[in-house]
Parts: sequence; C-alpha cells; structure tokens
Amino acid sequence: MPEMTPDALRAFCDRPPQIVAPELIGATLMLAGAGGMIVETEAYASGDPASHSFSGQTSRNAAMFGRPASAYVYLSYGIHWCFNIVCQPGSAVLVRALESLTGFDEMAARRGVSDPRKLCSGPGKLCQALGIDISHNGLDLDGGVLRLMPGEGGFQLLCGRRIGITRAVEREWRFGLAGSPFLSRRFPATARQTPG
DNA sequence: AAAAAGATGGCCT
DNA sequence: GGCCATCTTTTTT
Repeated sequence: MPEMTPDALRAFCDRPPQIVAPELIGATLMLAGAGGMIVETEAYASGDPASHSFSGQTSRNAAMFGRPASAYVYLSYGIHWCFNIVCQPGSAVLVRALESLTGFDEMAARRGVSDPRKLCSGPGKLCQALGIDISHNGLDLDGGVLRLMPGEGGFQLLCGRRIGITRAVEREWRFGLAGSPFLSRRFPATARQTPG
C-alpha cells in the first residue's frame, strides 16, 4: 500500500471511532525517529458516557472537536500523558500500546527500562517513550512532527471491555493484536475478530 | 470556594 | 491484588 496522503489519512479517521480503532491495529506511529506499531486501542465515541467529550466541549477536550487525524493529548492522574487520534467530531481513539520498531535506545532511556515489553505497554508509557506531552495536543498526524501510517490490516484481533473506566463498561471497544506480548494487559478470551 | 474524580503506573505483599 | 503518588479538570456546595 502506498503511504496515505494527508487527505486520505483525514478521511480514514473521519469515521466513528469504534470503526477506526480496530483498523488502527498494525498502523505505525512515529515521533522524531522513535515509534512503533500500534497493537492496542480503545474507542471513545461522541455521546459515549465514558468519553471526555460526553458533557460537551471544554478547554481540556477541545482537541477532540478538531480535525480528524489530529492529536488529543491529556494528563491522566496528574502524572501520565495519554495520546488519542481524533476521529469524527467529539470522538477519538486512545492508543494504549505499541510494539517498538525504531528509536529503541532513545525510548528506553526516556522510560528508564530496558525490557521491550515494558517500553510502550500502556497509554502513559508510550507517551513517555515517544516524548509526547501537551505540546503535541492538536497537532496533525500527517508527518510534521507526529506521523501516523495506517497498515495493511488483515490481523487477527481481540476485543473486550475498555480498561480503567467506570461508565459504559459494557461496550467492547478495546481492540488488540491477538497474541501480541506488547499489550498493556491480556484480554479475557471473549470476542474474536477476523481479518478485515 | 471546596472537594472529588480520574481513559495510569510502579511498587508492595 | 492493593495502595497511592500527583494535579488538572470538573462537579458540587
């Protein structure tokens, strides 16, 4: 597949997040020479009680209402940055885990670990590894600083309940690459999704 | 003005 | 599995 143009990337993201999230498994996310393959995502939809956008636009979540294929970054628990890919207005996909591909030494240094399984196996961890912070909030993902490159698809995926939320927990909007050792947590063996 | 919650992660047992 | 650091945003008084 030829690399997507910025317009194609925007169109790819300008759909409901629960559709985009599974298709992002296998995509590549890069920031300044560091990055890897997305192996775990979660969808947060418009009108979703678990989404930051549920009660309307605020200063924190404003980026969720920006351009599709831009970044929504927020601080979690006062400590960790979390990175989302903006989809349709008021919706986004949280990137929860990466399998590192390039820039390993740099990421390991920022994380203070050497075990590749501990490098990007969580939304806060991958932001620390790549150096993502609030300065990246709202940036387009088409290559200026951050680059998102959707993959070929065709992976065997797992899906299940989202992690760490208290509302709308029944929605199975967490997606992961089956068998990957780089997930933030194992999936309970629930639903299985075949290549698309 | 005050309080509680929160899309986490690391360390403890 | 449990505890809790840490602080911004949001909600409630």
